[in-house]
Order: sequence, then C-alpha cells, then structure tokens
Amino acid sequence: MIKKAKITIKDVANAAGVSTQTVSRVLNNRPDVAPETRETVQSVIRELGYAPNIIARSLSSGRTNTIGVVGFGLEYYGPAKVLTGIEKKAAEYGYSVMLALLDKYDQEHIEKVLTQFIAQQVIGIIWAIPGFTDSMELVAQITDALEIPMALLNRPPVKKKLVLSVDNREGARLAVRHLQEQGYQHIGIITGPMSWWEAQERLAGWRETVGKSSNLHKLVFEGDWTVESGDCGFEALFNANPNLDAIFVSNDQMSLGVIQAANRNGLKIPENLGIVGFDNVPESKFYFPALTTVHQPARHLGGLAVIRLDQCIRHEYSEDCINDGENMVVPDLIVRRSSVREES
Amino acid sequence: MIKKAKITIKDVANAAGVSTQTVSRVLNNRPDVAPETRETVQSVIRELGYAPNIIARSLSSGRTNTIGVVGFGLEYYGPAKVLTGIEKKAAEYGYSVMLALLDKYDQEHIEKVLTQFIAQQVIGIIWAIPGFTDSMELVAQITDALEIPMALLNRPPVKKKLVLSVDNREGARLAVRHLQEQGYQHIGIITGPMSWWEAQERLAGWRETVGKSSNLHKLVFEGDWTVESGDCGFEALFNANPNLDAIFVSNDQMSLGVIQAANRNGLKIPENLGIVGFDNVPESKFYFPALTTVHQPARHLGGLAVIRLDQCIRHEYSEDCINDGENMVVPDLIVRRSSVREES
DNA sequence: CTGTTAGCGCATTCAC
DNA sequence: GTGAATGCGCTAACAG
Repeated sequence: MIKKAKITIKDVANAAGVSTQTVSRVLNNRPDVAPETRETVQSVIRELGYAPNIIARSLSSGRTNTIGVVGFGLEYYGPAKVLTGIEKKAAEYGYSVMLALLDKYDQEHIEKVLTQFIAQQVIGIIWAIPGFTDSMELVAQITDALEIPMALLNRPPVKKKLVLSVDNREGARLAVRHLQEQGYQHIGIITGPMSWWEAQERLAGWRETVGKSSNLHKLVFEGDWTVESGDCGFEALFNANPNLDAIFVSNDQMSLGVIQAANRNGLKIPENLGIVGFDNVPESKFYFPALTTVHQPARHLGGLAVIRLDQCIRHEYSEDCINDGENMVVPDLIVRRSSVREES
Repeated sequence: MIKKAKITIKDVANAAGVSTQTVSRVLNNRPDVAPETRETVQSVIRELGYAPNIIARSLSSGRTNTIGVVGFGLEYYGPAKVLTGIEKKAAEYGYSVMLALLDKYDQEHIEKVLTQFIAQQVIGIIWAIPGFTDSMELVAQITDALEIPMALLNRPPVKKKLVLSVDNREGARLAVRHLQEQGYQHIGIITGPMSWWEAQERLAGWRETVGKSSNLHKLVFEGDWTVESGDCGFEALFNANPNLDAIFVSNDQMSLGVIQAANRNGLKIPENLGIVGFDNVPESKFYFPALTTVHQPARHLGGLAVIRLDQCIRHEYSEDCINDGENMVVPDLIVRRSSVREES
C-alpha cells in the first residue's frame, strides 16, 4: 500500500497562489479574508481533498480540542449511558474524546491514566468513575495537583471542584414516598455496596423517609448490585421482618432477584409485597410484574458534564461560583405494576 | 488558576547539563546512552515532574499512537463489551483510544467521523459497528479509499479487508443442535432485524440445522431485539404452529419476552417449550427459568481486533494473507434450565 | 486584506 | 556516546 504523500497547507497555498497564512485563515474561518480569495482557497481544498493536520495545529496553537474521559464498568447500563451522553455532547461542541477505562482503582493505575492524558495535552478531563468512599482521598489528592479543568461524576461535593451527580437521595425519597402512598407500612431496603457513595445516598434517602424506629437496621440488607444479592436480600429481610410488605431495591438487577425470590416463596407482587427499583433499565418494563423504578437521567448527566467542562475551559465558569444545585440532575419515578395494589 | 509554564525537554536538558537529544534518547529507551548519563537524566525528569508532549512527538516523528474507534449502541451489552475489550488491549499495546459514536448511519455522518479521525492522524481505525446490509456498499466505498489500517467488526468478509466477527452461524447451530438433542422436534426461531448481518447469520445457522420442511417460513418470526418483540414472536409462532415445542431466540432480551409470554399462556418451560437465547447477558442466568444461551466472546473480539490492527500497522499482517478462520471468534453454549427437560 | 518571519516540542539526520 | 542543525505542519505576531 503506497501512501500518497500527505498534502499540506503548503500544497494548498501553492495551488491557490496564496500564502499558507491565508489558507490558515480560511481554515479557521477568520473574517479578514477577501470573499473571492476564500472561495478560491476552498475550492482548491476540495479538489486536493486536503484535511488539516490537527496534531500540527495543536502544537502550534498550544491547545488541543481533546477531552479525556476516564470510565468504569461500561458493561453496566448506567456508565454506558453516561459515556454516550458525553460523546454526543462533546461532538456537538467540537471536542474529540479520548477514552481510558479503569478497572483497578489504586494510585498506580490512576496516575498512569492521568499521566497519559496530560502527555496527550488534553484540554479537560471527565472522571466518570463512581465515587468509592474508600478511595476518595486518593482521587482528591491526585486531582488537586492537576491544573486541568476536570469534572467529577457521581461523588460527594468537593469544595472548589466541579462535581456533577444524580440526586440519588431524592430518588430514594421518591421511591419510598410512593410506597407509603400506596399504603405499604413496613418498607425495607436492599442497598448497593456501602463503599459506593451512590449506595450510601440511596440508603440515606430511604432512612429520611421511612421515619424513626428502633429496629431500622433490621430493615437494611447490603447487596452488591447483582441479581443474586437481591435474592439473598429478600430471604434475609423476610427472616428478620415477618411483617415486611415492601422493599426499595437500590438497582433493577437486584430487583429482578427479589421478584424471583418472591415468586418462589409464593408471595404476590404487588399484593403482598411492593417493590421499587432504581435505574430503569430497558428490561425492567418487562419484568413480571413490570417494575416501578427510579429513572436516572444518565445520558443527560454526561452531556451536562461536557457543558460545564466547556465553560471551565472557556473560563466562563469558575470553581468559586459552583452551586451544587445546578449540577445535580434529578431522577424521576416510573410507576409500573410492582408497587400498585389494585383498589379493592 | 495560574499555570506553571510547562516544562519541556529543553528544561530537562539544561537541568541535567546535557543536550535535548540525549534526553530524547533516554525518553525513548535508546541503547546509545551512557548508564550514568541515563540515570542523571531520569532523576532530573522525576524531580521536575516532566512528561513528554505527545503532540510534539507525533508531529516530529510523523506518527501517532492513537487508534480511532467508531462505536454504536453502547447501551447494549455486546457493543459495550467489545469496546471494553478494545480499550484494554489498546492500553496494553500502548495505544490511545479516540472514541466516536455513530447513531445516524448515512454518508454524511460516516464521512464526518472518518474525516475527523484522519485529521487527528490516527494510525488505525476500528469500525465497531454492526453490519447493516443496507449500508454495506456505502461503508465499503468509503473505507476503500482510506489508506489507514482498518478493522471491521461483525460483518460479512470482504476481500482484502480485515474483518473480525463472532461466528454467529455456528452459535445458532450449537443452539439448535442442543435443542434437538434434548428431544425437541419443532423448533422455531425469532430473529433480529433482517437488515443486520448478525441476524441473517443466526437465521442461516438455524435453517442449516433444523433440516428441510415445506413450511419452514412459518417457523420464522422477525423481531427487533426488544423484549416486546419476543413476546409478539411467541404469540405469532404459536398461532402458526400449534405443535411448536422449542424456540431459538436470537438474543436474550427477546428471550425474556418469550418466557413471560409463555408463563402468561400457562406453558411450562422447559417441559412444554424449550428456549435458547443468544448473548449471555448477566441477567439471563436469573431469568425464570434460567436461560440456556449462546455466549458471545465480545470482549475477546475487541481485543483481537486490536492485535490484528497492530500487526497491520507494523506490517506484520497483510490483507493478502487474511484467513477468515483465524478472525472468527467462536461462541459457546451455556446450558441452563430453559432447555433441559427432566428425565422422566 | 495579505504575506513574512518565527517558533510550538520533539525526533531525525548527521557530525564530532 | 553525545551534540548541533533541521524540519514536522501549522498558527501567532507582526508588517505592509
């Protein structure tokens, strides 16, 4: 495969009979070019099939238009949707997206990814990794030193940092209030792993809403997001609370486990047991019964991260005026069969 | 936020009392540097926290280490896993990954993405988009003109092109043969949209295996990958074939629809109806009953794409010696409850 | 409005 | 082994 020598701005300039500078102006849509000159240059560009070398442009101008995205657990629905939202909005804003996936979450791997992005001269970074409370310090420490605009997703607010999150606590409140309105009285919770900030927030929202009781802890089971753990959670909660009549389950996969465990035990949903999940994965609509669940606007969150990051990059948004409220996206409740008792 | 002036190779050279070339040599692990000099330079690099500017390196050397990945439908399990496989292997091989997502599949959008990648000087491209037969021509035409190593995923073999696929046909054969071995006699199929090559291949594998019959077409229902269409497919197939006793369903989501339709109609799985799905999504293990399904090694496919692309880039693998067999990854059957009748 | 000069940070020649 | 010159393709700052 013989490569045609790449055509450069110089070739275009020669062919058009102008200087490279003029071509550069046309490429960058500068106003100070005579309309005819512009036309001529543009037609030459088209004829030659010229495409500017972004690498050279970046080196010369001292800035890239690449944002680095650090992702995690793409095989899950939420993270994949966040990434989709990021990419779409980035493309719209003219940014390229460089992707790095993290699976180990220690200093070595974090530094490696960040070093790579810095070497690539990314103009901003989106840290699309769930907040694990056990490594919060580590991330803060490393990113503090960074002098690149950075958006952190789904973790507790940090002073002077751009953090964007789904309002998990409010989502949990919505779920529990709905169950209460449906007449359920003893509402348990299956949480995610407590090392996840999101899991903690959902638990907090539940706790706020169910009210006080001396035996609240008996209503809590810590799962690990898997279907299996939902199944276990069902068994454990019922053993501890024979009069349990509803469960707020912190994600949809675990809800599936609960549904199946309930079926196995001859419990009717929603008559004997009300269930609300979290995520609104596409399948949840087709669980049996259809699952009431909290919809996370994950895609919107990703898009918003790009918008804010862009504002930071253009110095139109500073850490000093960060207001948590505007960087919280609010989930909403999708009511389906699993939590609605028939009128009798 | 005051930016420290970026430190360059020059700063390192000055601080170490050597020339920039020597630093460059150390950076690139060239052999022709005195051990002591190397040590000195390395310690200076560490002290200053210097990180090489990859942009400058790329311009100077005339090659990047960036591969462009064009993706589609990340919110689905398969594509997300493929992307994960690509990223992991790319990182291992020292490539950066630039990601672009396509949702519209017309000439304009395709060209836009490709133009962007070329401008970014990517050294190779992975086209991780399902083969839609209605736009096969378009892609071929556009990529033919491209003089960049390129891997195409999950589409029909093209002469002189690097194409990597899951062996969908073999996957379907495995599924149908298994059903036959379990004693099922009348095996229908719910396909994906026939505009997808993967759907066609699964259909072909089914057809090869079920044997001849004059009324084969009555055993086929075209779905659209959604749970809903699985439900519809169940109804349609049973109306057309009262003696149907098994269905090969072309993905797991549709299988869920079938399972629920069967439950609703009082049909027992696997006693009255055997089901085999395709994909092996994590939930399929917890469907009720647990779903027998064809596991796609999607992650492996992504990794293999990087390996082959790397070989092409290094000219160790040429289009002339492409052998389809070695670029087909073979799925395997995960046998669970939904297709295994108890011995009586 | 347009051209000239300079330099981005690094790697690739070649000298020494 | 090491250093000096040169240029990658482009844009910024000036001059005209």
